[in-house]
Amino acid sequence: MNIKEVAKLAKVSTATVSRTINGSDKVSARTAERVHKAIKELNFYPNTHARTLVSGRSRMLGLIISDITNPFFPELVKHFEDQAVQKGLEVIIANTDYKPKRMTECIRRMVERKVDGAAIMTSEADPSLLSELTRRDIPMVFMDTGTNSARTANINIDYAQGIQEALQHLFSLNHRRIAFIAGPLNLKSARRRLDAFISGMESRGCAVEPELIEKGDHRMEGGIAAMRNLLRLKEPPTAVIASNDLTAIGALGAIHDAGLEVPKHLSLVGFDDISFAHLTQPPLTTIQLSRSQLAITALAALEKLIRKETGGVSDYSISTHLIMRGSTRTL
Amino acid sequence: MNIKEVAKLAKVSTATVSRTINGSDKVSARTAERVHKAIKELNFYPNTHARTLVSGRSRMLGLIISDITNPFFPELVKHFEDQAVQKGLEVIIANTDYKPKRMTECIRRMVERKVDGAAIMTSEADPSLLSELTRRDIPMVFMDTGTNSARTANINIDYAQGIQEALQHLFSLNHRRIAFIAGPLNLKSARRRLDAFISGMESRGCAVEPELIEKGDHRMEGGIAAMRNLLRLKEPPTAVIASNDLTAIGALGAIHDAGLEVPKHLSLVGFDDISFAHLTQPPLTTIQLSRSQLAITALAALEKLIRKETGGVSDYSISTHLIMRGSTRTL
DNA sequence: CTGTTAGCGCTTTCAT
DNA sequence: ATGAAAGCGCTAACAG
Repeated sequence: MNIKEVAKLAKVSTATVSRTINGSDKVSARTAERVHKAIKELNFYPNTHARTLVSGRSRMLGLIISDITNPFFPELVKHFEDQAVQKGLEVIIANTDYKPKRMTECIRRMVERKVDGAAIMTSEADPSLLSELTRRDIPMVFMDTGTNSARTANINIDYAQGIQEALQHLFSLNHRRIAFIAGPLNLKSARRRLDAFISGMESRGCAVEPELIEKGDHRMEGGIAAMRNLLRLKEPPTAVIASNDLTAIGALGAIHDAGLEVPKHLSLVGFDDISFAHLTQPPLTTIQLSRSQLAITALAALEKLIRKETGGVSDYSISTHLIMRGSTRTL
Repeated sequence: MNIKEVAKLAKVSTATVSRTINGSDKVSARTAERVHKAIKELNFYPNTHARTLVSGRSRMLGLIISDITNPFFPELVKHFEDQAVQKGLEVIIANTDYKPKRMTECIRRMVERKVDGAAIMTSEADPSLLSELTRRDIPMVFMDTGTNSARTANINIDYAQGIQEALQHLFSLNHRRIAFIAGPLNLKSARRRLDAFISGMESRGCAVEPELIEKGDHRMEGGIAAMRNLLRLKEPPTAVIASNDLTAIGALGAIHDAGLEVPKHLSLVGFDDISFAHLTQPPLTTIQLSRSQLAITALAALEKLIRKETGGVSDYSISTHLIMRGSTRTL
């Protein structure tokens, strides 16, 4: 069943059916009605592949993320998809599994399926890998990178803001010996958070001792290991900021295992505000990075790029803020 | 850039290029090599939409789930996608948000994009809504329903097995007054778990008092509310089984809030074994339902259906098993 | 306002 | 083993 059958039933040409479907105003109301009736009667759905083939626009978007099982991403995916579907766009999701190598495959998929645009929400995006998309003139939105080729937009996340708020909070609680559990340092976003921490401490007149900086992996395992190291210090920190919530949750486990309590013996701050953050024991004080805002911004940016409405600068930014819960306390 | 350019560069016809791409054995090795070289040189990717249009197969699969932010699903999505991509298939994901109403829209998307098959991993699947897919002869795999139309397979999850193991475990720990926090009872899968609990109790000679059955919503909120009710009982339960881990985690919070401890004052068992289950305090004893197994089975079933290899029965089953951690203890 | 028609890029007979 | 050519279902340019 196709547009021809509809045309036959409605006694018009296929062109008129096409026009009606696409909401052209060059169809008389009466004709349009007849066509719509025929469509309903036949239960006709236009073939998107044929449409894509001729129009060159697939109405599909790519969403490349690091790992959907990382609780940070599902919400992002959900909001992005919700928005997209509302606008009649389909979303193709691709996981890189944190491996730059797998990115190549993701790119291939996007090109093959002729996506109208792609949102690259990974931090391991190697610009060189993206040349394929650039070459094919596919618009891209990046989270947090800083690539600046044509038909590209960046969403900059203001990590520093949230970290500043966290430091101010901890300082007001009389903490001075504050440790930081970083993420994988090959990720720009992880480095940014670390940088913000160090400069925030220094601007408050506290040089950070190297032993107070631990490296995690943005997973719980890394948080556990890092926290153990910190607790073994001759002079352990009185407060710890973790590069993400998963790390903080791991750290929390390690603290409990050591027979200590949060926030009684140690204050703890996370990053991301994943949904589990408020149901740890105690509820985690953390820095919120709104996934819905990120998704909405990304989609809006992408649409602008697709419509070639890029009037000059196409950079966006998203702020982060401290959410006070129960894992911090005055010293 | 298209197949014609490749043909020109390789000095063959487009038909030969097509054959080469599709691995036809009717192309001489020497010609094939020339074609491959040309493809590489031009960085050619076949247009999947054109392919779909002519072949009728889109090499896309639909995956309909209830809610990607429910931690049960991401892992399912990941495994399903991993498998699919390995086989050169694309996956379109659709969230129903637990609303049967939104299912209609999901179906439309699947039909429009001409998916080769769909995996319906929701419990709120209303068979009547799926008639559209049936009519268009699109194969479907269901989790846990029991629809039995043509070109359809069911994956039955043996909830009873896991619940039996949990009950046996709790009984061996001398618990007799065991409560159950159910999920939304419009979901077949939730009812199955409840049924398994009740019949398991009865077969052990324990009639279940109505007050020991609470209704949750498979979210944390429901677990909290339900647990509060249970704790208000004149004679509260000594152990609680929750219909899923999210519920159990909510219950855990309510127990802590009431100043009680798990497993000291109360034993608690979850269901699903989501990744967070092992990092609650204490780590949650739960019933594992393997998402990877589910995903792999679903994809295999779908492929069989697509290839029309359905030799008779096309039912599959997946078992569930107790994972003992720290939230249960002898009475 | 409506119809005719030429492709979009590919696969697939049917010839050779 | 290879090529020529007819569409797959739709849109868009052109006529009228």
